Formats: sequence, structure tokens, C-alpha cells
Amino acid sequence: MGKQAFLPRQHNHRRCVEQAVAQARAICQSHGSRLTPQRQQVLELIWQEHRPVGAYELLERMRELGHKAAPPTVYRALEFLQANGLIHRIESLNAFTGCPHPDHPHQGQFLVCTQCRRVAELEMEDISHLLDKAAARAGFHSEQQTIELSGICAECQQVSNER
Amino acid sequence: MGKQAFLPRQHNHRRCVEQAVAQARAICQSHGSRLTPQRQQVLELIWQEHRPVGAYELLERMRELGHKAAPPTVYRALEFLQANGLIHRIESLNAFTGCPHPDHPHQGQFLVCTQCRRVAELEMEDISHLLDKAAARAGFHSEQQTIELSGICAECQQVSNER
DNA sequence: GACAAAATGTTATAATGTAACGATTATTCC
DNA sequence: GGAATAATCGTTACATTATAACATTTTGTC
Repeated sequence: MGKQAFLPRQHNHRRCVEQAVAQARAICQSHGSRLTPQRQQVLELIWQEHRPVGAYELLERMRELGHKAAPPTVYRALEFLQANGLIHRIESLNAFTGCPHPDHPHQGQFLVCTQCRRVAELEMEDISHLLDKAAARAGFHSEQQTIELSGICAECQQVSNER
Repeated sequence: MGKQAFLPRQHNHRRCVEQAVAQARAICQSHGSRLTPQRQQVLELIWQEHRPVGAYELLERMRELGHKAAPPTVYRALEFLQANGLIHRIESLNAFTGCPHPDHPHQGQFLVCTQCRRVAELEMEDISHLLDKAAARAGFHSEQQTIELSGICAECQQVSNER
């Protein structure tokens, strides 16, 4: 496993956000879609947390930053970011999280820690394929997968063991 | 494949509901939990559709049946039914659907047709295990799985081909 | 610059879900 | 049986999440 699922709690965070934005810029360019300042701001706000963020939480942050925004402002940005594969929606939380590898379209599998509320994204194509094939055997043509596991991440298990 | 994923659109529907209730009664008995009239009513209303039903839709049905209910009425019943494995919540729809085999606890995989809005439940333990194991390799202890595939069911594909 | 398309602003409202507290009903234990 | 306890239900109010509709502004194209 080259990639870590959950990042260490301490890491160079600013860099994290910057990278995400840089990548987003490149992707939008190649899509011919426009990463406007608002959309970028929402993306940044999402990346500033390593946990899923709700739409109204984003709205509040934007307002704190002097941007007088209304719900549609946020939802439109979220829609755009999702359409461009830059963020994922976590259905079980009604919240959004940055996609760590947005360079190619994919179906992710999400590990959602109920304790620290962080999320990790796995990308196991084999499982995606297994599911699609199983669906196909039932005559079902799958177009989108939602796979979310909730539980306790490694760090949180340690913490609770230490007590 | 012994079991059908999606039931035929035409089938003995009353029987369907009756069976679900009978099974529910037995299960609650064995759990030592109480399937009160209200809870049973909600279960019946859910089973009367072969598609996920929203909480407020249920609320409306109950009111039509002369039961002056408020949101908590419905949500409490739903919580109970879920806790007893009698229904599943479809996260991607914020709606609830009857569990076709509630006799044993399990993690289901759901096929959600975006056209006819029906849902089928698969139960592939191997996939559940694969996911849990993949999570475990990332140090994650999985407690609950949400797996939902949205797409087009066999019948709906036929219909659109016929045109 | 004129036009069309895309993005944003703005107001209002819909849809989904819970907290809190009191009243009622069932269960247990003596 | 009757008191104590627990579970269920009623009721009001409110919190959270999401979208419709329409006006305005900005951007891209010719």
C-alpha cells in the first residue's frame, strides 16, 4: 500500500490545500470549465478540513470571510466541483470532502471515522467492478456507486486503547 | 440465482405486505421488542410500495388514514424498525425500504433504479468482507456499510429499448 | 460593441430531521 | 392488586439541508 488512507493528523496543511487548488486549476483548464474565485474558495474551505464539511458550514465560513453568500451560492459551487470530480459528497453525512486524486474519474470507497469525523478515500477498482458485475447479473445497469463504511480509524482506536 | 433482485412489477402485493408483517411480528417477539400498532402501520405503508418511501410521505399516508401524526411519530417508528432490521435506509434518497430478509442481521447492497425508483437488495457477503478487509488493511475498523448503486433496472431498460 | 451564454445575486420556500417535555400505557416487583 | 419503573406516544417548536424562480452581472464570441 503506497498510499495512506488517513493522513497523519499533523502534516503540512497549507501545502495540502495549495496542491488541491493547483490540481483543480489544471483539471478545469483541461475540461474547459471555469474555476471561478467563488468555486475556488469553496474548494479551499473544503480542503482546509480533512473531514467532510456541510454546505451550511461552508456558507458560514464564506460569510466570515466577508463574502455575503446565500445557500444557492454554496450549492452551485458544490455542484460544479462535484461535476468536475474535485469533491465527493458523503451521503451518510450530507457533507462534502475533497477528492485526493481528481485527475481521473472514479468511484471511490469512503472510510468515515465516527469519532474524529475524518474521511479516507479508497479506490479499489476491483470492488467497483465486482459490484457492477453483480448488478449486471440482476439485469441492472449501474451508473453510480455510493460506498461508505463508517467505523473507527486507526488513530482513534489507539487513543481509546491508551485510556 | 434463486432469488430475484427486482420483483416483477405485477405480483400478489397484498401477500407481500402480509408476509412482511408476519415476519416482523415473529422477529420482534424473538427480540423481546414490541411491534406496536403504529410501528406496524409504518412498516405496512413502507411495504405497500416497492420503492423507498420518505418520512414525510409516510406521515401524509398516516394522516390520510385518520392517524393524526407528527414527524416524531414517524421517525420514532422508523428508528425502531431499523434497529430491528426490518427496514433499511437508502442514504442517497433519504428514504426507507422494507428489508426482504430481516431474519438475520446483514449489510445489504442496494440497486436503485433512477427511472422507476424501485430498489432491489443484494446480499453479497463476499463483497462486504472484501470491503471490511480492505478497510482493516488501512487500520480502519468498519462498523457499518452503505452500498448503493444507482442506475437503470432491467425492466426500464427494456421499456426504453422498445421505443 | 452587440449578442448569447454562463455565472452570480436575491428572496422565498420546500424537504428532511430533532430537541424537549409532558402524558399515557405497559411491565415489573412487592 | 397497587406502587414504582420503564417504554411508548403526543405535542410544540425548531434545526438542518436543499431548491425554485427570477433578476442581474460577467464572460466569451462574433
